[in-house]
Amino acid sequence: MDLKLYNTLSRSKETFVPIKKNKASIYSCGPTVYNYAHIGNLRTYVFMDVLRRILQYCGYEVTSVMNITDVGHLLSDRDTGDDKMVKAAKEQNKTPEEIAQYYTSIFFKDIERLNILCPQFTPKATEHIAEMIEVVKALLDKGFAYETADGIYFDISKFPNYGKLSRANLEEQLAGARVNVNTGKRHPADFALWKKAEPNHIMQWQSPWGMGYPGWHIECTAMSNKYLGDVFDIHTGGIDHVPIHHENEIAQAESWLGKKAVNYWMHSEFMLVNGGKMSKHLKNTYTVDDLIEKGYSPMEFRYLCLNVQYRQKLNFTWESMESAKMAYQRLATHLYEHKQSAAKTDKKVLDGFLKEFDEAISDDLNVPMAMGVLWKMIKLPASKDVYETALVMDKVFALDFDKVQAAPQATQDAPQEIIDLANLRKQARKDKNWAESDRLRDEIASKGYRIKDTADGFELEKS
RNA sequence: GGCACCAUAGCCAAGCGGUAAGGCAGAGGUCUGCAAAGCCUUUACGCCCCAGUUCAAAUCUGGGUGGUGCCUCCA
Repeated sequence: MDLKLYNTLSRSKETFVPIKKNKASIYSCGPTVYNYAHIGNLRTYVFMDVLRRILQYCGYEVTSVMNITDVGHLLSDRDTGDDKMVKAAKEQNKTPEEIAQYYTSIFFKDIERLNILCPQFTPKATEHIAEMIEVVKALLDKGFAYETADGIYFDISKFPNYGKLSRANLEEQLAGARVNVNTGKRHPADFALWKKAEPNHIMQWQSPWGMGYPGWHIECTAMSNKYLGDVFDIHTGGIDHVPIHHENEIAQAESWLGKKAVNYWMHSEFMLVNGGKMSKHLKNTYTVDDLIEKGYSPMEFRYLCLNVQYRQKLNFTWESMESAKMAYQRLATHLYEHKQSAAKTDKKVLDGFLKEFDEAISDDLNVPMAMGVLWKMIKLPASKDVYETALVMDKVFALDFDKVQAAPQATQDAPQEIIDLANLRKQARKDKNWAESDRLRDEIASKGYRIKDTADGFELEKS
């Protein structure tokens, strides 16, 4: 199967050609663990996951790496301001290690709930300081970097291709940029590889340039190289990383290695809320727990993400979240019916759907279209074969199709009080006492449950 | 101000040269004591506007208009 992927570098879809036959290596920019991951962040990891699953579906043996940034991410890319970890630690009166540990564990819990396969390697920046120092030393030796009073900087004038990923015109971009006299940088876009620490800085390590801490970009180069080698297949991240972080990564990695390090750069678009930007100020940076609190499951959110192609902005609204919830639940109901059926379906028909599915996902991860194929397929008469085929598709969707169960689960979980009322109503209906049965339905509703009459009794649903 | 991306029904969205996928919501029907769920049917004579290329355009080109993002931190 020909897999086409959109490469930000060429701004076009390219046929994926792996470095090693039947193998694929992916490096994904992971979280800076100074806060909870919001649903916008998570969308990017769902994308990372879908990419990995599609590669696996296509038969590739995937090695994936995602960094955990627990030092070095400055508040400003102009190389000024505090380190994010240090700032969060100060604000919460904890050590950076405590901050990192806390948010890292929450992050892993979140991605697990969203069925995002954990990458095989999730290296922490603080555990790879030595590797980073080696890269910085090499860049200094080769003349791509220089030392100033406050750190080591990459000299972008030594890298003529600087800007090739974002296609930004440096001169125009920086025309209005403020010049920071303190850093002693030769060019405003030169970026920090290493920062010298003030004596009281709470995160610092010994280096050839005294005590200090790494710049943000260097970790990705050092760690991707350690775990994936000089050249690897795919580098993913949020689209916001194109202009600075990934541009810098390319500059330092290619200068250091003397060759191209990454073949395919893939970036996922942002999530919007009500058509606008997510921001803490607008209080719309929801977390998975926020969704759960509002009655939406992680799988329903994953379904929502799968409904939009990764290079399109995803407009999150509560209406669309509700829509995803309804759709996902119905999907599960349908699948359960298929699962229970012993009937057969012509294999040719199923193979036809599977072919459509393959074409969709191999066209730059067109998961929304693949989802459309699934919906068409489940409209077939109930059959176990349809269910089995859906399970094949679920290798990519990862929507827990293997766990679908009968809808009335809530009936068994309902408190005894509700069950008793429901039984009273059952009797009233038997007696054709409609006034009483309607009254009991209202009472059950007022206690948070919806009752449905069935042939042999009732079903309860939490409302 | 500079740059980029986008504009498809009430909402979320596929399609990217051959005559509008899918989901949600809505409407009608069926079922039900009445409901709910399910099921069936239905919902854009048109894809922001105006020109142009073409036998053929939502899809290509040019010009508008509008939105979002980046150039400060962001997935």
